[in-house]
Amino acid sequence: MVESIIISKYKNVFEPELINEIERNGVLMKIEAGQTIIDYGDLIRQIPLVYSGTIKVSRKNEQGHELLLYYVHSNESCAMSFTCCMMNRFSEIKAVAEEDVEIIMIPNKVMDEWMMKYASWKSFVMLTIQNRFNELLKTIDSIAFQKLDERLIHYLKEKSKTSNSAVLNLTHQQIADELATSRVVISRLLKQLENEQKLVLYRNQIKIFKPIIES
DNA sequence: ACATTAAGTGATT
DNA sequence: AATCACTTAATGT
Repeated sequence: MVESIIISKYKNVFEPELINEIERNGVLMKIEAGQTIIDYGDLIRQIPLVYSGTIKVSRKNEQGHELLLYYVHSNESCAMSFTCCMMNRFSEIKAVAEEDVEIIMIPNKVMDEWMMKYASWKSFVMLTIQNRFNELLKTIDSIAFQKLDERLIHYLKEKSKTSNSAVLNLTHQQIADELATSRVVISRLLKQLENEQKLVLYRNQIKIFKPIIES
């Protein structure tokens, strides 16, 4: 049972009856930063609705390298989970709590029902899928055209948005792992960005200047 | 002072 | 853009 806190967050998105349903069927879960929420091969039985915090979604390639796919921020949901759920498929992705998160878990059995019954649910689902699809398309063509510099900037922006700070505590190696490239390449690109006055580098730390966030 | 780990760099493919 | 080989700098013990 979910407390009425969700009313304030979703009253503009969902119709009142649907909010009641969410309260009746949803389970509020609190997950600590760093904990894995969904792993490869897990059967998805619930739809996560992120109430607060951020979830990091990544995928593993054939060589076992992990590649960051996208983040799910508060008030969003995971597009993969909708499709997995409806088809009863196993997870192709791994979801880790980037920071402490609160999630409302919706059991998948009520999904079909809500899709028919509530227009607002249907458009919410469609919208999250559409948004994610567009974002993935962007990522795909930046990979295809090997514009690693753009990916890196995008990554830094996302990180600072998530942590709500212009100072990121990351090593070059960590960044390289998430973008599935080598440390040397990241070091060089960061150095270049530093020369362009877009950021300053320290050991284990990067300070981003505003223009990079706005652009 | 020494070892360890992060970051910088030139050369090569 | 990736890899290698090496240097330099920062940090922990």
